[in-house]
Amino acid sequence: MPKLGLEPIRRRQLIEATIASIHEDGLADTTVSRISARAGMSPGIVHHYFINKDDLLEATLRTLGAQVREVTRLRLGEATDPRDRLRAIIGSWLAPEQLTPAAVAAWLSFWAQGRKQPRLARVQRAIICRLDSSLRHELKQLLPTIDAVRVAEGLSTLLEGLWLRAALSPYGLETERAMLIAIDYLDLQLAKRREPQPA
Amino acid sequence: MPKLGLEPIRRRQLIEATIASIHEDGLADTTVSRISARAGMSPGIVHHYFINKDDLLEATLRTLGAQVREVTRLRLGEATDPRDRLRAIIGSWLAPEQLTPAAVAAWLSFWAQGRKQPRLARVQRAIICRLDSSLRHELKQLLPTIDAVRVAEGLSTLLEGLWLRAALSPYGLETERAMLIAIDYLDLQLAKRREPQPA
Amino acid sequence: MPKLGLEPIRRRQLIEATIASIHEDGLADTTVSRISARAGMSPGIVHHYFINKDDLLEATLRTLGAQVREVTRLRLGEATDPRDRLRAIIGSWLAPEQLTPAAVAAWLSFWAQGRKQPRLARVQRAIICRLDSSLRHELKQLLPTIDAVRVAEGLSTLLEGLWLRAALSPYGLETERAMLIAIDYLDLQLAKRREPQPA
Amino acid sequence: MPKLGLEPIRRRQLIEATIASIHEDGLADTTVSRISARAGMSPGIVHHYFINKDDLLEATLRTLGAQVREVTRLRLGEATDPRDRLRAIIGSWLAPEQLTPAAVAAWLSFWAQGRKQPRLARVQRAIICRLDSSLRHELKQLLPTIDAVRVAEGLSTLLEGLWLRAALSPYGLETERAMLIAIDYLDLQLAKRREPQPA
DNA sequence: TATGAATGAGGATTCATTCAT
DNA sequence: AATGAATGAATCCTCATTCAT
Repeated sequence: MPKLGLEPIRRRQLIEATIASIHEDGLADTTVSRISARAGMSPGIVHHYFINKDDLLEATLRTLGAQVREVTRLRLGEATDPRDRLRAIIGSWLAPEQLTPAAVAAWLSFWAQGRKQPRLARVQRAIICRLDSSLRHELKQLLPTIDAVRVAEGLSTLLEGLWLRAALSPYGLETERAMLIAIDYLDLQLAKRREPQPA
Repeated sequence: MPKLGLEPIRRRQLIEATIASIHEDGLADTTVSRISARAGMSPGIVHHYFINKDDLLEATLRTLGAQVREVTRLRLGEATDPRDRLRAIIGSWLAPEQLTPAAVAAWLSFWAQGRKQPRLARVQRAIICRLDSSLRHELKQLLPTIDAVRVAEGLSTLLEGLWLRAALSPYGLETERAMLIAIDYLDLQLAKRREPQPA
Repeated sequence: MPKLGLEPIRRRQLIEATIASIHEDGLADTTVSRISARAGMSPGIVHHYFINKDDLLEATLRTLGAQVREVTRLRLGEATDPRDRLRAIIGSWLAPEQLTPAAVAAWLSFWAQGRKQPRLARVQRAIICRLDSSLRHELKQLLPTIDAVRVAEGLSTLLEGLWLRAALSPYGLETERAMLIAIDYLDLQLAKRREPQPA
Repeated sequence: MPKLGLEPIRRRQLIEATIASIHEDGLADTTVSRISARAGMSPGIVHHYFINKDDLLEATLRTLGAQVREVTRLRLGEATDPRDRLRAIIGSWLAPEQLTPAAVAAWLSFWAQGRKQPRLARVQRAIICRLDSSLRHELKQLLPTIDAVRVAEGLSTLLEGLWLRAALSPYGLETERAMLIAIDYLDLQLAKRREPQPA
C-alpha cells in the first residue's frame, strides 16, 4: 500500500536539496546523486518524482518564483496606498526571510543557464514580467504612463542588480543597504514629478 | 623552426571561440572539444596554450575585463568634466561596440560559476571594484563623500542589473534604453543635491 | 531492491581480471576498459566498486599478498620441526598452486611500479618483511642469531630471484628446479654450522 | 653543415635521460617529452635519433647490458684463477660504480615490461644467458659439470634477487652486504665439494 | 639539424538514466 | 515505493608521432 500524500513531500525535499546543492556545490557540481544524497534518498528515486534532471531544475525555479510571489501577496495584503504597495513589492524582493543566500545563488545560476534552456527561460521571463507589471500598475497611479513604464523598468533592473550583488557577496544580501538604495531611487523618481525642477 | 609569434594569435582565437561557445551553447555545454572545433583546431592543442580548461576560462574572463577597461580608458581620454567622465564610464559599460551579446552571456555565466571557483571570483571582484572606485572618484567631486559612496553603489548596481537584463533578453543590450535609465538615475541624484527639496 | 551480497563477488572478479590483464597485456596496457571487458562488465562499474584505478591495483596487490599468506599458514599448520617449517615457507613461495604465471607477472609489475606509488610500496614492504621475519624466526632456533639474520636475508633474496626468473621465463616457475636451488641453499647453510670446516 | 660526430653524443644523452627519468619519474611517467626535456632537447628530436619510443627504450636496455659487460671485462682482465674470476663476475654485477640506483630501477622496469615486448625480452634473455654462461664456464673448472650448472643457476638467481632488493630499497644497493651474501653462497658451494660431508 | 606546433587516438573518470529486485 | 547496480556516452586531459619551418 503506497503511503498517501508522500509525493508532494518527496518533491519538496528534492527541490530543497537542489537549491542547497546549487548554493554549496555550484550548479555544475549539482548532480542527481548529490541531490538525492542531500535529501537522504537513493539516486534512482529522483526519476520517480521528476521526468528527468531538467524537470527537477525547472520545478526548482518555479518553486523559487512561487515563494517570491507568495511573500509579495502577503505583504501587499497589508498595504492600500500605492506608495506603500510599491514599498511592499520592493521589500518582498529584498526580504531575507525566504530569499536566502541559497535561493539567490540558485536564481543566478538559472539566469546564466537559462538562455539555452527554453523552458527555464520561459519561467524566468514570467517571473520578471510579473514584477514589472505589478510595479507598473502601482506607478501608473502616481505618474503619467510614460514615466511609470520607465521607472518600473529602472526599478526592477535595480532590484535585479541588487540580487546579482547579493549572489556575488559572500555574506548574502544586506537587506537594509539594498532597501536604502531601492527606496531612494523610488522616492527620487516620485519627487521629481511632484516637485518639478525649476526652469 | 615552427612559426614564431603564433602563440598570442592562437590564444586569442581560443578565447574568442570560448566566448562564442558560452553564448551559443551555454557554459555547461562549452567543452574543450567544442571550443577547439569552433576555433578550427584539434582538441589537444588547447592544452598546448592553456594549462587546462579552467585556465582558458579564467583567461577569457580576464580578456573581457581588459576590454571594458580599454573602452573606458579611451572614452575617459576625451572627457575632462566630472559629469562627462561619469557619462563616459556608464557609456563604456553599456556600449555595444565590444560588449556583444556573446560577451554579456559570458559575463553572466562567470558570475554564476564564480562563487565556486576562487580564481574566477577574484577576477570578478577586481573588475567590479574598479568600476565602483572610478564612479566614486568622479562623484566625490560633485557630492559629499557619504552621498558619493551611496550613489556609486547604486549606479554600479543599476549597471549590473542592466547587464543581467541584456543577458536574458534575446536581442542583447538595447543600449539607448539602458543609457536612458542609467543617466536618468545619475542626473536625479546630482540634481537632488544641487536643488535641495523644499522643507 | 538490487541483489544483495554482490559487492565482494564483483570486487573479486575485477581483481582477477586485473591480474589476468597484467599477465597477458602487461601493466602498461592494463586499462580500466580492458579490465572491465575481461570481467564482462562495463567500464563505468569499476568506479562503483573501487575509488579509482589505483585503488583497484592496490587491492589486487593486497589480494596477492593475502593468498601467499594463506598458503603459508596452511602449510605451516602441518609442520612442527623448524626445518620442516622452513621448507614449508619456501614451498609456499614456490608453490604452483596459487602462484600462477599471471600472479608472478603481477608481482613483478607491482615491484617495478612500486617505487613511485607509496601505497603500493607500503604493501610490498609489509609482504617482504613478513617473509623475512618468519624465516628469521625459524632459523634462530637452528643457528646463532647473527647467522640466522644473514641466512634469512640470503634465502628471501634467493626466493625473490627465483620469482624474477619465473616472471621472465615464458613457461612460468619450474617449481621443482626452484625448490632444489632453495632447499640446497638452506641445507648448506645449516650443515655449515653443524659441521664446522676444519682449520 | 651538419656537426660531425654529434649523433652518438645525442643518442647517449637521450639514453641517459631515459634512465634518469625511469628512476625519478617511473616508467609509466617516462614520456618522450620528459626525456627530451631532461636531455635539454625538443620533443621532436627524439625521432631523429631513434625510430620511436620503443626503439629508444630498447637502446637504453642494450646500453645497460653493455655497461655490465664492460665492467665485467675489465675486472676479468685482472683475474686468472677461476675463483678470482668468479668473484670478479659477482663483483661486477654488484659494483656501485656504474650500477647506480637509476640503472637498477631501469633494469627492473624493463624486466616487468619485457614480457610483452618481444624485442626487450630478447635483449634481457641475452644478458642473463651471458651471465649464466660465464659463471658456468668458470665453475666447470672447479666442480663437476652437473654441479657447475646448478650452482651457476643458483648464483645468478641470487644476483638477480639482490638487484630486485636494491631496486626496492630506497638507498640503492648496499654493495658490501650483497657481496657478503653472494660470496658466502659461492664459498659454501665450493667447500661442499672439496670437503665432502661425512657419511 | 633542430624546433615546437599540431594532431587525434586513447586514457581515467563522471554522470544521467534504466532496471531488476 | 524504493533501492542501488549497471550502463555507456561524454568529459578533460595526455602523449607518441608528424611536419612545416
